[in-house]
Amino acid sequence: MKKSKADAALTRKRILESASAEFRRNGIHATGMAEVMAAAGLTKGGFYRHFASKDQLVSEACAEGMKSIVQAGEPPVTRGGGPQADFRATVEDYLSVMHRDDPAGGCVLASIGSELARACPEARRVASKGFTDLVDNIAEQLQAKEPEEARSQAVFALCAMIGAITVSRIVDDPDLSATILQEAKRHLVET
Amino acid sequence: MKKSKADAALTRKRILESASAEFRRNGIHATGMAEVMAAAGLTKGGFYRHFASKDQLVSEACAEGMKSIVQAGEPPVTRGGGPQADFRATVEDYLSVMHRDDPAGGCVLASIGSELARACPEARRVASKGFTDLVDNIAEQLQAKEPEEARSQAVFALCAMIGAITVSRIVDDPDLSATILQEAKRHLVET
DNA sequence: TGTACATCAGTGAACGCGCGTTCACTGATGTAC
DNA sequence: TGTACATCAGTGAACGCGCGTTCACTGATGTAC
Repeated sequence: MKKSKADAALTRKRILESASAEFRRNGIHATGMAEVMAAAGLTKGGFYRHFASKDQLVSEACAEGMKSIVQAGEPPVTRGGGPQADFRATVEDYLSVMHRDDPAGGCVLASIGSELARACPEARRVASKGFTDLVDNIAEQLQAKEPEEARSQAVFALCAMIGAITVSRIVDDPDLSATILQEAKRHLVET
Repeated sequence: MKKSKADAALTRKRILESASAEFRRNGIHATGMAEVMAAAGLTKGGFYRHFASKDQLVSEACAEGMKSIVQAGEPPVTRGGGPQADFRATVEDYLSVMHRDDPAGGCVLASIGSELARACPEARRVASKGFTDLVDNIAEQLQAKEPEEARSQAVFALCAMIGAITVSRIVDDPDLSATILQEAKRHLVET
């Protein structure tokens, strides 16, 4: 049953991607190892050939999840229209109904935020790194301002977006949920 | 061992308060019934004389937790200085280091936000009600503006505060955590 | 290049444990007469 | 007001279940000669 090194590396990546999606979809505590492994097309026994513990998986899956959304907002991916238009696009993507309705593919800080605050030190380290990376991306889109002001505004904008998506997912009134996203967009792009 | 009706009502209240604090401290999934009952000074067997299920406890504990912070911000409690000073005080209280470091006594939407998004319908209903109640409180403090504008600004301010506290608890760099709270305060009271 | 053997990715059963929930039991409370 | 009995809050043991983790085993891969 042994696979080649290349195959094993692919398997590890597959587990990581499944874990990243499942944690974001159902939460960290509510997601079991068996569930993650099944989502990767494997049985649970094989997990410990690739990771030392669930905590390690959480940390790496969190890093994986952050990486994908950080990369999506990096300079090479900017659209025409200059930084300011990029900022507007970032806000509109983040606060879109699509993002709200796809936690499994969205921002880790919004989908498992309150669980991350109690996660193992390594997961918190990774999440902090992800947060500052995102802030850097956004600050670059606000480069019209003084660098320091751009960064402080980016910190605020990202926190506000994380809060808005989180609340828009809690609320059970669809109209209120949509309003929350709309208001957050309006306040952030008018700033 | 039977207690009087008055005693039983007090016990029920005690369970609710313990649950509300424990859920906010450790998260919903990570908190067991035995833990809640022990925190209330009881053994777990007696739980089902007061509640039908953990889900019901979550919903009622959530309502209990929201009630206390909604009441803390209601008009009778306003300080001198008029609405605008009240808004500033609300923001400074919510974004205080004290609130950040006391999830068990703080806002439910921040401490278990991402878990609430996946909670049972009744808990989400209760959380939604809590959110709109808080928005109403804040909007009243912004009454200088048009009512509609006050409300929309209150929605945004509350989301931003929830996001800021959540992130300030995730981040493992104390300086960054403090900066997040400071920046959020600055942006919200300057608006 | 061909053969013999060590490696190790993945399987599936099993581990102890704590979960949410149920239940027989207790004894003080509240009620009926 | 006093007595007999039903109620039911709280206990502590037990339920089945799924958790994270371990382990003996398998067989294809990679290595040594």
